[in-house]
Amino acid sequence: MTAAAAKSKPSLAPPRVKGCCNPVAPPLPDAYADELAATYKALGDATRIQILHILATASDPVCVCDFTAAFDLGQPTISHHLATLRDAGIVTSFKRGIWAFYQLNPSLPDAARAIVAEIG
Amino acid sequence: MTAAAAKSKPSLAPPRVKGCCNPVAPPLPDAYADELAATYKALGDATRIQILHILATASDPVCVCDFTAAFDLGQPTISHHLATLRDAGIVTSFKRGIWAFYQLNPSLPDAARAIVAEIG
DNA sequence: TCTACCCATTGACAGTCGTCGATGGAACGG
DNA sequence: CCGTTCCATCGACGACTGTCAATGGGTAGA
Repeated sequence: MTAAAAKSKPSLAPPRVKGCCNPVAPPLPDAYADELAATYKALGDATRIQILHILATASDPVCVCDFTAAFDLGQPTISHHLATLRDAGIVTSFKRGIWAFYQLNPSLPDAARAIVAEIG
Repeated sequence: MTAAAAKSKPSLAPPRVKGCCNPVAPPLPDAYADELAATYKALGDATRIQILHILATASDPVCVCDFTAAFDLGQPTISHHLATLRDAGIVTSFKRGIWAFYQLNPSLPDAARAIVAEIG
């Protein structure tokens, strides 16, 4: 295994004896990168940005009926967007009587909190 | 058309004389919400998060060949992710000889800069 | 109990996204 | 001039996303 070893494709990063490539920073832990990407993906929709804007400027939890009145979208669509934000851990919800209320997650991780603060 | 008018579905937001709904904050300008959502969407992928991590920790522009060596992905896929980040205005690129280099956009808007700073 | 209301869930459909293989253009080295 | 290397683009395919209409489960009031 002399020159042949350099020609085969082991599994990762062959020696790369060229004239350009430099070492790069070690990658972020996969779990952390996935989590960060999931948070950003949940914010990657204009309707959800508007929902967060409403929540960030409200002093109290907001009823779902307020969201359905504020957007030109069907009620199931609003519910879907709210569920997306809740699954991402960005908002929390509770029910009071007939109504469901949403608010920014009070125990948001610092990284996510800084992200959401951009929208207020 | 007295009670019948209240029963038909005009087009938007019927009066809503109920017991819950409150006024909400005026929406963000559509253009701004779209722009913010587009930036977040560009960050909503673990590979692109890793790319930005590399760029944020590098002191010099990074060659594409470094990215293709750092990920278990085909070269067209890496090129596609870099183009996505460039189209979103998050990174810029230039060519030197055979190689193409990418760096964080030095004239990134403040909002986007704060977002990317989360990843460094 | 019956009715009205609010909201979540389901099923369906068009559109977008991430990935790959193949192709093509541009810049060097012999 | 020719072959090699690097990178962007194209075409295709499966997976996911945003939206709606229809349905169903709860809760309050008559």
